[in-house]
Amino acid sequence: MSPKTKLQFLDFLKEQGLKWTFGRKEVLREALAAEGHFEPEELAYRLRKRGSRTSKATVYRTLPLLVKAGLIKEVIHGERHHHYEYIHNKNDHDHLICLKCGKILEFEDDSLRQAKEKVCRKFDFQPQKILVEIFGYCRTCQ
Amino acid sequence: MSPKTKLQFLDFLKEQGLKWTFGRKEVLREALAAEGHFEPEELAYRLRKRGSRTSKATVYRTLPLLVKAGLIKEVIHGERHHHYEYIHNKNDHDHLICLKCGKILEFEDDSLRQAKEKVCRKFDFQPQKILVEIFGYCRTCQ
DNA sequence: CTTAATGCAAATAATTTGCATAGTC
DNA sequence: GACTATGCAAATTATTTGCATTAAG
Repeated sequence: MSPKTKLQFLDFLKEQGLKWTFGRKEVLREALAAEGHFEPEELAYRLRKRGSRTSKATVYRTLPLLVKAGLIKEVIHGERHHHYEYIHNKNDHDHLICLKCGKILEFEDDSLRQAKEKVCRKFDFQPQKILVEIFGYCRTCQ
Repeated sequence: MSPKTKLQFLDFLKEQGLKWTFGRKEVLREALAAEGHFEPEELAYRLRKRGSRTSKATVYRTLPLLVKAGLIKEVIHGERHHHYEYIHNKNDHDHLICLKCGKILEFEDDSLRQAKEKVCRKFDFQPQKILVEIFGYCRTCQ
């Protein structure tokens, strides 16, 4: 993992009076290793498979810390389990989710970004997390 | 409930070869009676309290039918339980959700609507459900 | 009458928690 | 050493399902 990312987490932990432990290191590494989205169960499974002693409970306890630290974020709501993804330095993006093939297409769009901002200004709302998810059929599945 | 709404459900049931039963009638009525959002548990509780023999299982089995029939829709994703709301003839709207006081503000915004359409056109995506939910702090809670 | 719907309780799925023990600061 | 984090298994929460019974077409 990039040293910058690790430092960001270390800073966060120190700031919160939390400890830099083996389990947290493992979860962080695995979360960053996942290209794109991942789910807690899946991450725990990968750890177990690699022989790590880090437990599912630790995974579930650590992921919210990574969210608070600003390293990952929750995405693809509306399903029964959580999805997360690493926050690259990539710009803010949203998701097109195909209901048939399950493919998830990330996209960026400026007019959408502007519209979000405009809405928040209009209602004097201080956004913390803005969720735009479009479920439907992709080009090939229509 | 408005006769039009009921007819819409009757038509849907006939079309699918499903039956117009007591339980379904009860769930439909209660779903429409709810002003704004409601949750399955809450709806089941209200039925039970009113002395209805309609069970929680029936509630959980009926709500997806109402969704398919186009009478209600899922909203406020990203929590552990489902939220639904009746689809008024109201225009398409989205939600601002305050993380402090929990208040949910419905809003409509044209530039947002246009941006959604534009994105779908741009990626040749046929939308089925578009989710825009803004979590943050409302004017009074900031 | 035939088949689908219901109630109930048991099963699942995902996540959370209590507690004794091990690991950090 | 003091206090936090972890693993494990049990508890919780929301939802789903199997099955015998009841009700709709």
